[in-house]
Amino acid sequence: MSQVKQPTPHALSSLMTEFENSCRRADLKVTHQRLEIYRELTEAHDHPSAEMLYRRIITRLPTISLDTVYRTLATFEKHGLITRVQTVESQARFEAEMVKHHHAVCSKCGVITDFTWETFDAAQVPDTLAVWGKVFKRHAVLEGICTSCSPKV
Amino acid sequence: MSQVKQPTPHALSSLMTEFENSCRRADLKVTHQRLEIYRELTEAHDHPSAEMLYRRIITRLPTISLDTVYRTLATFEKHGLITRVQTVESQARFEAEMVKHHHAVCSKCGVITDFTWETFDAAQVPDTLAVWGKVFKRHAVLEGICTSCSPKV
DNA sequence: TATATTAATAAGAATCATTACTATTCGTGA
DNA sequence: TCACGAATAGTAATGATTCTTATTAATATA
Repeated sequence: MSQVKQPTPHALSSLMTEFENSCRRADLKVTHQRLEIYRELTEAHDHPSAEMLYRRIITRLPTISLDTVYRTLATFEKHGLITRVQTVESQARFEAEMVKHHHAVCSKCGVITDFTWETFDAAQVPDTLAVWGKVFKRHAVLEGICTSCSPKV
Repeated sequence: MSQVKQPTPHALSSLMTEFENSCRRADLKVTHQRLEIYRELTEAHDHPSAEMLYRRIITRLPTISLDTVYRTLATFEKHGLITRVQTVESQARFEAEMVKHHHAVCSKCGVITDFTWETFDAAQVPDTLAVWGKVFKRHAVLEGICTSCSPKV
């Protein structure tokens, strides 16, 4: 029931050509591994982990290494070809603050700042989500550059 | 500039008493380690990791082990005394979908579902954030129970 | 088309965050 | 004060990710 539609089988080949062009533009060599990883990720609708992708791809490329999957995903992400699903970072962070609040993360220094946002807390979630299930919690993560990291005027 | 105010030094002791009561209510023994970990986290305003807390606490409790910090934080979280800063999970997840969208996570099965939310994308962020810096990206994470995990009626 | 250049890969070791194991210590109720 | 079980320290183990290095392969060019 995802609101974001998936490519039709027919659209996939043109997506792959587009991908190859993106690679060339970015000076990335078009390798089997990269094609397979990108294709697998495009066809997957379950936000797979590197490990999950690896297990799926190895059936077609038996010699591919897990490291290649990790490295390739990082490369794709750097070039804006794919997205890493929003996580603050691998290390878990904690807080004793129990008042409902949200987080602004500075992409330069990584500092996480709390802020409250009543409008968001009260906003109605999209109707389409009613089919999905019952929403209990909501959390907003903003990303940007904090004042102390901004180039001084 | 955080919008969520911190406890005044004066309020801290009552906070600690409150904490001890919470522990007793939850059948958690009130140990030095737990008190120190909770106090350190209450005084910290930087969303520390377990490792960071450990390094701070070891100066006062030289024999505390890192494992205790991890275990205690998990215990506190389970009893709702602290919060783990929103991350989907420790394993990074990826997606090729480049259309702007958000995520609904089912807390039972863990499945991540994409959805679009134009109202949120267009909503004005709180004025107070202007002081913080420039916001480039925003992302909403909803948590709930998806239909297939809901008890059948 | 063959070749040189250089990026990309495979394999496995290393690292980092986190969790598990086990003997010992300590908080708490009787 | 004592006995009990929960909590802890110390260390080993695990899981995810990254690094190292020798090898392979994509691409530009002759």
